[in-house]
Amino acid sequence: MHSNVFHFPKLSVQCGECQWSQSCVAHGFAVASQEGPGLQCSAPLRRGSHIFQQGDPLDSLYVLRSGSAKSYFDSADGLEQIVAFHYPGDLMGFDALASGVHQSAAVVLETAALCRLPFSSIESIAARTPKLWAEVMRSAARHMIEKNNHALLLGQKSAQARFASLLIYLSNRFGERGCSRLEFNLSMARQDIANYLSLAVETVSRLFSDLQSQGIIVVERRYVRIVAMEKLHELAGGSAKSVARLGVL
Amino acid sequence: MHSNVFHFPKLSVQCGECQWSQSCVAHGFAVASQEGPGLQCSAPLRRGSHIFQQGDPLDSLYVLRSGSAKSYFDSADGLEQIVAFHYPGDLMGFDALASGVHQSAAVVLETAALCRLPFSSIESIAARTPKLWAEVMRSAARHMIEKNNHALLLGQKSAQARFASLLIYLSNRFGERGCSRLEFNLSMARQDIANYLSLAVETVSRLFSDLQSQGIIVVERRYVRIVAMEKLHELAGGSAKSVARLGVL
DNA sequence: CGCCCTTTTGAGGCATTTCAAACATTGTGG
DNA sequence: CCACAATGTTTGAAATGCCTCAAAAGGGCG
Repeated sequence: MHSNVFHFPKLSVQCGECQWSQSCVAHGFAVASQEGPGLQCSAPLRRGSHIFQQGDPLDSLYVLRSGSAKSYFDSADGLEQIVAFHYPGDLMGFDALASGVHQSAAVVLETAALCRLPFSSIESIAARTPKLWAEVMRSAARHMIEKNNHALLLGQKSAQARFASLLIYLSNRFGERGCSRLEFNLSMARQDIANYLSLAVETVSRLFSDLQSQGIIVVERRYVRIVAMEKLHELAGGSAKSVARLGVL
Repeated sequence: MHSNVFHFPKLSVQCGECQWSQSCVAHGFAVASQEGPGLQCSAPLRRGSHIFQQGDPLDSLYVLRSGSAKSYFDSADGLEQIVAFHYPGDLMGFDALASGVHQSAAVVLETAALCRLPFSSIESIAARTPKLWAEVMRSAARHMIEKNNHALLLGQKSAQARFASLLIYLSNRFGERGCSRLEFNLSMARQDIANYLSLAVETVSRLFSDLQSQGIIVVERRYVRIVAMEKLHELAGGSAKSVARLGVL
């Protein structure tokens, strides 16, 4: 059926031919490391495979080449929070740079191919290629902005607004990658959506039904078609509480 | 009265003599830039002063030398979210590296001195001092981990657990800096705590009262003494909902 | 001293969770 | 290839934690 996966690059593609090479950290790495035209890709990983686990020593950073993934972490209290969804071109594992140990885990959602960037190589290569560092930093900064938005979403938006925000976010991410902004397959289960948005699964399920009955989306299992993007943007702005005011101090 | 501020370094101190120099990004910068023994400090900024505003072009990164600050951002929808509190040694403004424009604002909470790191200098200096980049990256990675924890706190914890978590967090930050972990002055107003934890101000006020009546803390305006740190840790683990379970896929 | 902003306390309301149960889908072993 | 188990999804009804509204008390600052 309608699948965004088909638009993603073939797994065997070489780094130089990869459609993301302009903005891809891995491409910068491949060029700088003089590994020739391409960077070794791992064998495709299936749904459920861990790319790295929380607590693993930092060995490599990874760039997602195809498929999708999620990052999550467990708190000392036994709580679990999905902190990001990943699509091709995304750098994963950056937070391990703080201590040399991964502080979150990454799991494949849809069969994924990865570019592996051995950290030791990155460090030495970066010594002579500051531009590579700059790319890594930009990627980190983008993630930081996304996390800020996530915090605002969790803290200030209603369930409906959170849900609409996620759909818009996914729509944009697919759009950036040359897929349709208006119809796509969700990469993740309802449970993952619920956890990411910090809602009960039942609430997520109800939201799918509600927006469909309002004629804003059409949904069939993981397939989603956005019928009224404008309405979606309206909903995404809705706050749970009265707009949080905050003096300058 | 009891004030953590008194323990912080004098404003006129030179970078080489600064007590944070071991772990300070600014110190690495000062050494690498061969500016001699010290790095220019801005004049102290008073409560309410903006260090940078959201939307400002990226000119410099800043390291807080003394005092305290908060970072917040406004969404397109008019919502506002505090995303971090800052203490001496913290690097601020990193998220601007994504686009060259600050995506959050930083405001002084308690009279603050800053080390200014002109971005253009950082870039050129980093070309010959990869170690400086590494320090900036580590700082960024630490912030990322904090943001993950913040998301978990907002998404999964009860009001009481959020509040206890913040007290523990502040306690640790003061402790790291040689101040008491058990008694300190809050840097921020109730309003700021409420926004950071995404609670109503009234709820925060009630939590102060509740924990005090339970004998876990003593509070008088911004002064806080932690009487039963163990109890605080117990409370901090409490989730709002049943513990979020999440399959491996 | 008096105005204003912050903080505190009380009572009621509502959005979302929780509990419960049926249904659909996926995967698996016979 | 089918049956069955496990998992994921949907829907309904009741419970609750936190917010909203309201009002008073407590400092800070001109």
